Amino acid sequence: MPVYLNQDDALAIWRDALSASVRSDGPDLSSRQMAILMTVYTQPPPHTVRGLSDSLNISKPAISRALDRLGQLGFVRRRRDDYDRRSVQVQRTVKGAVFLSEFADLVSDAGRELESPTPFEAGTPAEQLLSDEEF
Amino acid sequence: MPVYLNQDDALAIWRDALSASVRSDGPDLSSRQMAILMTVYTQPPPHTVRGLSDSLNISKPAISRALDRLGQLGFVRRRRDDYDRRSVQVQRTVKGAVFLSEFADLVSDAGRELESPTPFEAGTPAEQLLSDEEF
DNA sequence: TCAGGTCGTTTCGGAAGCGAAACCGACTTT
DNA sequence: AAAGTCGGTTTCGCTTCCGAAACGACCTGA
Repeated sequence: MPVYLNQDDALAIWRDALSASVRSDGPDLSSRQMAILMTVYTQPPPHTVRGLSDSLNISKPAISRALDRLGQLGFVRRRRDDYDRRSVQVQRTVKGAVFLSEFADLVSDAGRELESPTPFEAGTPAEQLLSDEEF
Repeated sequence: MPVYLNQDDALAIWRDALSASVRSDGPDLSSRQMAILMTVYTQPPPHTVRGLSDSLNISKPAISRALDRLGQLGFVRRRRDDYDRRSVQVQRTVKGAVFLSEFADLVSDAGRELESPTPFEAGTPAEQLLSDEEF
C-alpha cells in the first residue's frame, strides 16, 4: 500500500540513510551500481546485461563493468544461460542479500526517527529549502 | 512524525527513486556529493568544509572537490566568513533548491506508487531477498 | 610579535568510471 | 553453410574521484 511522504520527510529520510551509508566503512557503490543491485534483488528474474541496460538506461559496457565490481564484492554472480549461451544471467548471493537488508534497515531507521520538524512555514517547497539563504 | 517502512517498502522506494534519477539525464552526483548537498539544504547553517568533513566522515580535500563540482553545477556557493577569514560558508542557491525539490518528488512518487506487493512469504528479510536464488 | 594551530585548497600519484567502437562466440536466417 | 544478427566483453582515450601530504592565509596565546 502507498506511503505518502512530503518533500521534507522524503529528503530527511534520504539524507539520513545516505549519510549513514556514506559515513560507514562499507564499500561505497556508485548510484548506478546501487541501482543495478537493487533491481536485481527486488525485481523478478532473470536479469541480463541487456535488460538492465535498457531498463536503467545505462550503456552495456557500464553494466558489464558494474557487474564486475558487484561480483568482486560478492554481491552478485554471473551464470551463463544454458538455453542461449550468449546470454548471462545475473544471480543473487547471500552476501548481497545481507548487504541490501542492512541498507534497508538504514532507510527504515531514517523513517522511524523522523520527528515532526516542520514548524509550519509558508511558501512553495523550493522556497522553504531556501528560507535562510542570503543573497 | 515517524514513518514506518518495512524492508521491502524501503528498498522499493529507494530503488524506484534511484532508478528514476539514474535514468534521467540530469547531472549524476556521487553519493558523497548528494550527501553533502542534502546536508547543506536540510540542516541548519552555517556549513563549513570542516563541519561537513566531520559530520559525514569524508576527508577535507574530498569535501573541497565536491563543493567545486556542486558549485560549477550552480547548486551551492562558497562565501568567505568575515569573522574568521580562514573559514568558508557553504550557501544554498535557487538552482540547488530546485534540484533537490525535484529529487524529493521522485522519492515521494516512489512512495505513493507502492503497491502492496508482498504476497506473504515466510523467512527473515534476507532470506526473502534470496527466495528465488538457485545455488 | 611570533610560534603554533586551524581552515581550506592544491598537488601528487593512482584508482575507477565513462561511451564509442571493435571484438568474439553463439544463435538465426536464407 | 554463409551472412547477418545478437549478447556480452574488451580496448581505447578520457574524465573524475580518491587520500596523503604540502601549502598559504589566517587566527591566537604567550
